[in-house]
Amino acid sequence: MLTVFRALSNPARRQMLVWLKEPMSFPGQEPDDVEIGVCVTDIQRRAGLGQSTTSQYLAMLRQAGLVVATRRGKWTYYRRDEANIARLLETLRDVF
Amino acid sequence: MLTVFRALSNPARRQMLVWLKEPMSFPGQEPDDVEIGVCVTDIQRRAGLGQSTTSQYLAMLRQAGLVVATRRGKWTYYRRDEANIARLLETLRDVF
DNA sequence: TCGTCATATCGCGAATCGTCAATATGTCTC
DNA sequence: GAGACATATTGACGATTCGCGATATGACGA
Repeated sequence: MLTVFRALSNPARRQMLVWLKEPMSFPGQEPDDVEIGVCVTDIQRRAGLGQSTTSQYLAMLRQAGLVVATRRGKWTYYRRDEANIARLLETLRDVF
Repeated sequence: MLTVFRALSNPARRQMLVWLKEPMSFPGQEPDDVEIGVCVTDIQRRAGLGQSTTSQYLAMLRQAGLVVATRRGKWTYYRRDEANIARLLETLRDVF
């Protein structure tokens, strides 16, 4: 729970999570890739952040259980962990 | 929205918000005071933090729209802003 | 096995946060 | 008005975070 709030306390990371709701909104994204997610470089371009920063931020979102990473070849694709996000929202409602 | 996440990214502040769900759980709290909230000193004692820290943290929660402050005499009473909290939870569900 | 590309990790300075003690403000009582 | 008390504000300082560039790792193709 602590990791979730820490991850979401940064605007860029919140933004990434929202962007990933619409993988097709990333330029060049193929319909076949929607299931697996969006690669780091595409997210980086959109965020306007450095490569290392983007990689770290995505790692934080992953540790918080908000996204899932899948390595395929030299690319790492990130997508939302919808089931876990829904669970977290319910917990939020219960706790607060 | 930014202020909300920043406020909740701290465990002590999250704790305060949860504690305020049960004003009567604070020692010495009178039934008549439940409506108006809990005073800073009582919250401070429970949190085990310094007086200035407690005051600042409550101010942050207030700026985030999570609690409401009422000054009565030399005391300031804090209580949850339930209506706004409910609204925020709905927004959360929409955005994430 | 090289070189290249995508991503991850490391090391850093600048900015912000966490927390406190000291001090200021406001309110009540005498 | 002078204390005494509750709270707010300020100043300080170590700890953490932000974001970067440099470098390491891992995968692919020639």
